[in-house]
Amino acid sequence: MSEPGLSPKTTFHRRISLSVTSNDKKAFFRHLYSLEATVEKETGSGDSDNPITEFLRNYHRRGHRQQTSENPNSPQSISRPPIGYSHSLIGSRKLDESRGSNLSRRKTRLPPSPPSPMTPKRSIPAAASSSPSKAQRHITTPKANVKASASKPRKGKKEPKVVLAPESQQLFKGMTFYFVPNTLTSGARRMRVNKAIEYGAVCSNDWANDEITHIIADRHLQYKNVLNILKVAEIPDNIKVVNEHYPGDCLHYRRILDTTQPIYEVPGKPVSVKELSPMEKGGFGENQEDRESLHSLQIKPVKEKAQEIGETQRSVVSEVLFKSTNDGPKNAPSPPVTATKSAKRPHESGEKPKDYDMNDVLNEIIEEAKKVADLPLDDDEDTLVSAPAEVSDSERYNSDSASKRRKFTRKTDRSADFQAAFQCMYKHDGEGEHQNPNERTIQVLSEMQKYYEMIDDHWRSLSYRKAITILKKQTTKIVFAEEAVRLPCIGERLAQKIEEIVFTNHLKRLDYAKLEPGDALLKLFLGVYGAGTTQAQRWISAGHKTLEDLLKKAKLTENQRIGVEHYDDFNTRIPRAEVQRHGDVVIKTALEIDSKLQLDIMGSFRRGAKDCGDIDIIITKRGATNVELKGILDELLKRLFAIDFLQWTLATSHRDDSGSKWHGASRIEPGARWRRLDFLLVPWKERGAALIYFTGNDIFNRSLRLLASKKGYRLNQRGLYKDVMRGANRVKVTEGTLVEGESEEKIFEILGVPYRPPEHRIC
DNA sequence: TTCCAGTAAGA
DNA sequence: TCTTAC
DNA sequence: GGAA
Ligand SMILES: O=c1ccn([C@H]2C[C@H](O)[C@@H](COP(=O)(O)OP(=O)(O)OP(=O)(O)O)O2)c(=O)[nH]1
Ligand SMILES: [Mg+2]
Repeated sequence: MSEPGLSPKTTFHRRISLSVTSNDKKAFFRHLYSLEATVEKETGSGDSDNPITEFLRNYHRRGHRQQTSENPNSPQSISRPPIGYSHSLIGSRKLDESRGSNLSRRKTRLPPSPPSPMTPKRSIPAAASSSPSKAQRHITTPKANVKASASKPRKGKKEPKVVLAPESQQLFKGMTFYFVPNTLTSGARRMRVNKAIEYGAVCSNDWANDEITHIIADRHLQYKNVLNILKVAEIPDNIKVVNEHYPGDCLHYRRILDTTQPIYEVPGKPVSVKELSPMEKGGFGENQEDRESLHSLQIKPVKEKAQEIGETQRSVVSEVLFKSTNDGPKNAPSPPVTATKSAKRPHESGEKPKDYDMNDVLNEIIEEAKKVADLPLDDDEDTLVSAPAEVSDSERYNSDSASKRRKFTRKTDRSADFQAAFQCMYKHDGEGEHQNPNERTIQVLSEMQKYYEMIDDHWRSLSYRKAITILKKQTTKIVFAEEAVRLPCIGERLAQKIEEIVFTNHLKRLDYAKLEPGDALLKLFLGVYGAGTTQAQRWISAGHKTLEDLLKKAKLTENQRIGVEHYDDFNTRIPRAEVQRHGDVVIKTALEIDSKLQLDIMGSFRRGAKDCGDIDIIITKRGATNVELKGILDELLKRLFAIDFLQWTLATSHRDDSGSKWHGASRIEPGARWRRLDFLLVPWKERGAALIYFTGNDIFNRSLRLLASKKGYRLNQRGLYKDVMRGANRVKVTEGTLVEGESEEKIFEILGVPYRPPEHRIC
């Protein structure tokens, strides 16, 4: 889409870098500091009484003793549920199963029932303006994209080789482009034309064609040039004039962008009253930075505070280690973290990035860090040296202890370097999220990350997310691009952005993105459980503007309907205490069915989060197989629905073989919010791999899986497999043979990753 | 330039 | 198969 | 967007 190398890369930040001395920068930046502030946090919970509560209360009263577990698994410091823990897979103790109580069971029968009143109370952003609607007016018959209007072979929009994109991706359907100049002399233009056609546009060769909706002008053309070429005095209001970047950007972001954004403006365009954009520039795009520099844009030093940004974000990143402090009962694990300051990532361990000479120091630290990463394991080879890796204590992996562990290394330097790049090799405890000197930077980058996720640019989003977790671990403020690039996962471009944020307290890219019409609407629709970017954009295209519209006019899948009706419920994070309560209900009920079951609350809860997006519960039983568990699930669901705890089933496994799971909604008491609840039923043999999977977080899992694959393994929720396939002339067994699935720790060990307790898997 | 985890349910 | 979710 |  975007064409590379359009202009010299003279970005704003560069200019600053070049024109300001470091000292100036520092002074400047210091001044900035004083202007900063803001943070937001929230949380809150409530408790009250209800049948379920009572039910549990009785249960609790019944008393539960603890004792040691026979469980071979990790003895983590996990917060302990208030109720007995005999059934815990991960807890390090268990108690006898005497709790066969059947308490006050609500007779309220309530099978998967219809929804309750919806609670959508969002304000809907103003309708997207301009282009989309306009384009839709011109309902040129699709189908015939290729054979644009008349003749003129020249501008061959009729490329026979253009393969149309799938219907669903026909972004430009209904739009007719007229390129200026209308020739294919430029290879670049030809490509743009083909692309446009591929995505549903009609490219006309005939200026007389009255279906033309957009004029795409070459970047070097002035507005008056366009007029001259077209031989007209002015261009009708219903035809948008944009520069050549427009189509590509639309495709990149898979949305019809606002044509009035300055970056798509053809120079010299008369200012139209209605088109005054609230900003001197707008838009975003792959080449945004490059283009930005073309259009002026003075550097406005600091001043304005962090205004509006605040409100939106939080959620995704709001995982905070459960500090001993507050919190209700006694469930605070008070993880062994505390001492962390020194145990963090290599980079920050040293002194502060005071000045440049620190580069050397940093390098040393980084090198040191890599050494830490070595493992008692040779590269690929299936062999794994079972090194004395009862390394559960993350503390062992600070730079300090590094040298000692060196002895295991065996020509593994290469291996160390290799592994050092994986996030799962480090302790990510979510600490330092408060009071982090890079708070503002993180905040802005988080918005960028969400923004890219929103527009489906997953990889970019992933990169931002990785960079953010790295920043969170820094103890000193990263100010200059030069220091930022030294951090893992932060390259030149992100480094520049970080510097820009520090110096301006803003990121232009983001500001523009927020202006994008439809941006807010897209965000709203994406919040619907069961809807992704594809569906959200369809709704937008269909003209829907509110959640009510969706319910009344749009066609929704069953799940999406629930997603809309419980929009707020599902988008509200759940206080840890409530997660615990949901878990108690499930555990208690399950144990009544079979006292040998083992259940644990997983996901962010196990990682110690103070609030969770949903409730994840793993269910297993010594020696159990899928079939056996499946029957148990059915019974469990039946009972939980009967109690009026479960409210709805969103998805459930039907196949008998592989692990079954259930996704749905639960409610702790009448009138309370519906919460997303997930069950994962795991055969005893797969519990280790399942624990890893369900504990997450997702980034950690991906990192670990990537590492595994690079070592010739395959890791999934069932186990760690070693590929048996072998190129040469042998047929590959693609599958791979199971190496380990029962123990979390063994899997870590085999992969050569120091064991990370759940609280340290917050990548 | 290419890859970026691996799997399952629902429509 | 595509989309969404874990 | 980063890394190999
Ligand atoms: O793309 C994903 C999503 C999730 N998971 C795993 C890790 C995660 O921890 C677990 C549960 O998923 P969930 O979506 O509930 O995430 P979470 O980590 O529990 O966070 P949240 O607080 O949002 O529920 O499933 C993955 O492996 N890949
Ligand atoms: Mg969860």
